[in-house]
Amino acid sequence: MEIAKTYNSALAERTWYQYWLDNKFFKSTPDHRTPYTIVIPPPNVTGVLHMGHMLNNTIQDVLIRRARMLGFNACWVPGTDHASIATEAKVVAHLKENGIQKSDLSREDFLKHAWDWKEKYGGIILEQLKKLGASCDWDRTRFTMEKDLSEAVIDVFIDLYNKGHIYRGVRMVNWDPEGLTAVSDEEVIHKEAQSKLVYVKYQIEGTNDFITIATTRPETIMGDTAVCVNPADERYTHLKGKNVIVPVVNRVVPVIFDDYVDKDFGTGTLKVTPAHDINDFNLGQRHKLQTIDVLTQDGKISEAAGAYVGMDRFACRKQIIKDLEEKGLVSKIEEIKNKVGYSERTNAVIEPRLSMQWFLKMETVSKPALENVLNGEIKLIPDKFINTYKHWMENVHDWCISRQLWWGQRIPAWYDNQGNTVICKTKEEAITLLKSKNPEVNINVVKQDEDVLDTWFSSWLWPITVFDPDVIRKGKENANDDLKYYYPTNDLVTAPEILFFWVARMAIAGYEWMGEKPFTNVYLTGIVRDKLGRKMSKSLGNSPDPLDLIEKYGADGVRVGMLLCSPAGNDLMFDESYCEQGRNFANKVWNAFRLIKGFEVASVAQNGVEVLQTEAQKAAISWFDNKLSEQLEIINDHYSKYRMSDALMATYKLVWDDFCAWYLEAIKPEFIDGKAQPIDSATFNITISYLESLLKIMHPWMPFITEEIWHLLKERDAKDCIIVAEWPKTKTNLDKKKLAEFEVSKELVAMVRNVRAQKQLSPKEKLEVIERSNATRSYFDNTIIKLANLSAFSYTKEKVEGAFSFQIKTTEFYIPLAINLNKEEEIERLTKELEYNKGFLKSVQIKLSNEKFVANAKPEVIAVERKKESDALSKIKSIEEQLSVLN
RNA sequence: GGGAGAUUAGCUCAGCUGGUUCAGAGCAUCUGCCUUACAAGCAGAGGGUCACAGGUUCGAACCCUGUAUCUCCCA
Repeated sequence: MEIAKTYNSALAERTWYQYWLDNKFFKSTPDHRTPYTIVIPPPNVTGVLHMGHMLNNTIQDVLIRRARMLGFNACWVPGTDHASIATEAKVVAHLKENGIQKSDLSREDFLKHAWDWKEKYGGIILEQLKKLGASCDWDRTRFTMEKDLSEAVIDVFIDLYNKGHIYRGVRMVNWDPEGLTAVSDEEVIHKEAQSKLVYVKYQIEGTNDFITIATTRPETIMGDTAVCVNPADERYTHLKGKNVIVPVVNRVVPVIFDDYVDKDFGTGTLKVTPAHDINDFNLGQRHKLQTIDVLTQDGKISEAAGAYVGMDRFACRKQIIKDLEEKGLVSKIEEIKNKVGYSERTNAVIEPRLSMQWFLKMETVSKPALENVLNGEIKLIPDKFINTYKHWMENVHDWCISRQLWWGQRIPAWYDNQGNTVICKTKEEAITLLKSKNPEVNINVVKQDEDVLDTWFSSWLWPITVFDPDVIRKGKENANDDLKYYYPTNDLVTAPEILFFWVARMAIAGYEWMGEKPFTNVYLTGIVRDKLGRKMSKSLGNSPDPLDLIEKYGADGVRVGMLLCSPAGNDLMFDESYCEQGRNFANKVWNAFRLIKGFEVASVAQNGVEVLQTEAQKAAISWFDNKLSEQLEIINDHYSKYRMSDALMATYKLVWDDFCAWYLEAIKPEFIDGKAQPIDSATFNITISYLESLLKIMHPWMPFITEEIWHLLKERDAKDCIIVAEWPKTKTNLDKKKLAEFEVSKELVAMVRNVRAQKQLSPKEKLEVIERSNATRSYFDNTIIKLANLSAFSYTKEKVEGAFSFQIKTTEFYIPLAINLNKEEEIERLTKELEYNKGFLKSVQIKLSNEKFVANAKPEVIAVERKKESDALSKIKSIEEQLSVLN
């Protein structure tokens, strides 16, 4: 059979993914085994795969595949999030393109469009995940807005309301004037902006004096209902009891005194606009000020302003500055840097706005979620996030859970025409409940709240409702078998950006309704950035399309590339060259397979002469046997600490360096007369088994190529797939001495190769090496002969003159060379080495002659220093001998 | 403004309780090789004042104090 020289990823990926699906290897149902569960962070239903997803899901897939091989009942639950604001924004934009305004549609019609949109684009991202190799149990795919899950959300709202945790009130919210909805604190992104700090003069009533107020928001002047100064500020004590006149609208407002004002910022005076700033709102509450809302919900100047009505807020800002300047009321304008909040979804500048919203009181419900992270019941990886988490949870604000949108779960609050409110599931129930308050009530006057719930108010239930959406109603004692078996899940892999949005809230929900954590480990990935450190984004155009990368480098190559550069919790500077490295690795593995597959196995029956295992092969096998086990132990340890890139790098080196560069080179049969010699069956079989072990270890990272080779290696039963193969075991009795001994042998081989390079000798030319020692042979001699291409490797007790010499540790080696050594060059080389060793010896001796060191240092440390000293001394002696011969 | 973290080779990062596993890895670079598994490769080599300044210690990349720069979170 002809095997291609390079690995063809596309074909293998198609074949094996389908094969895994057909054989239901991803499927999980409760059984006697221990479960290992991951729920996917549900991507937006209409989203497309980006690099962040790639990273996230590759890590999850690595974890789930390894768990499967370790014998756990591995279950990875996929699904999508309805993402109310993001999806609604997309639908609105789409309708707009077709000349339809959302405002022209009824709620029902709009939702029809939205569902159509979801049907059309929903789940594309899940198909993309399959290309990556994600081994999710697709039969379990969930969507946060499917009927059952939505019902659970309503159950939760009612439950929390009944427990007294939910209230409705007028509060200052983060208003998105483009999305026309309130958004939570977490959905506001604060960015540094260059702003104008305008110094505006307000006349003091009944005088010709002015006080100057610094503001970045002059367009809200019409909403000013006071001017505030710090009571400790002596510059303004004379204003006690005075009023000032607000420019533009000529409103007379009081001067109030409050500690809140920073004396050193601007002029130390503050215009108070309770409708448009949270701090001003608080001041307004304290000082019983009037609240004048001068902006409309879409960010224009409102009727209430009495001036500039209908003008956009930013246009008005410019205009008002101009007008005030003309009136001579601007004393100066400063450029300052401040933070401006932007909507995460629409990127509109957030407007603090007073509105009636629903809130969840966080104080009580969030307690267990904090405690159990602090006590280690839930682990954050890396743990540096615990501090951040703690800080947030201790200062948690009530959660604004209502959104002025249609796409989402509608709030189950019902109102009559007399100001009564009830919370329940259906209109019928509502009428019954309202009857007790208002006997006149009838179906025509009962109206449901127009708002829907925040998306996170449904996704915080994800680890529960994907298994049993009815559990909220039934109570946890009556959970179904799935939930009982899979909950709590094991690992959650997500981005630190949503630690509070999602992770903290899932923890809250877990304790609230299951009385138990939703997951044990939270692995926080970094943000994928480009190599300049910029966040990858569509607008910057710096994000490669993951599917293009997969096409170019293969899914395995991309997976390896992603994880090579992803330390836990740190952002990763992604560069395509990592994928190239991943692809090259896959190709290396492919070629190792080609080599092994190409071996001709000796058969006694065929040629009558038994081919025996050589000493070189025997030694190499015994070394690799230990090496494999040693490295597997290290890899397992990295996994246990969630050090993914370390685990991958250890795997990479085990395969490339230890297996390919050393082991295969050592056991590879020689060519005689241009013909490859056959290999004995013992060496062949064990080599196959090593390759199988390595394929297993590589499988979580590179599922496709490993499955492909697994099957090309042997005829196998239909179900004998690497995806369900058993993870290799480590030896209990590692031969550390042999491992150490081979390290020295490697050094010797490298030295010989180095000599060849230096003396420009062909690798084909056989050399002789003589070791100066009392020994007569050692274990790896024949392996060394093979690897370094030696004609002989012998021992002598005497110094060999006229040969090239070098040292490893304290042992001297000689290579007799046919060509003459350049005497000057040798002297120079040896002199340099001598200098170095003398310097080294000196530093060690200084240390040893230091009484305090000898008195204080641990005995082991001192012993080590003494060994260094004696080694250096013998090395110096030997170099000096060599030099004396040359001279 | 408050908090958290970082700064080690050209790049991305390891480096645990201070001491031979201590200055390391991968990539990149340079030199030589198309050596019948692999040029997506092989062999070899070079490259760091561990951000800066002090301090503690017999001994500091590691502990302490400042300084600088960067990143993130919160207001």
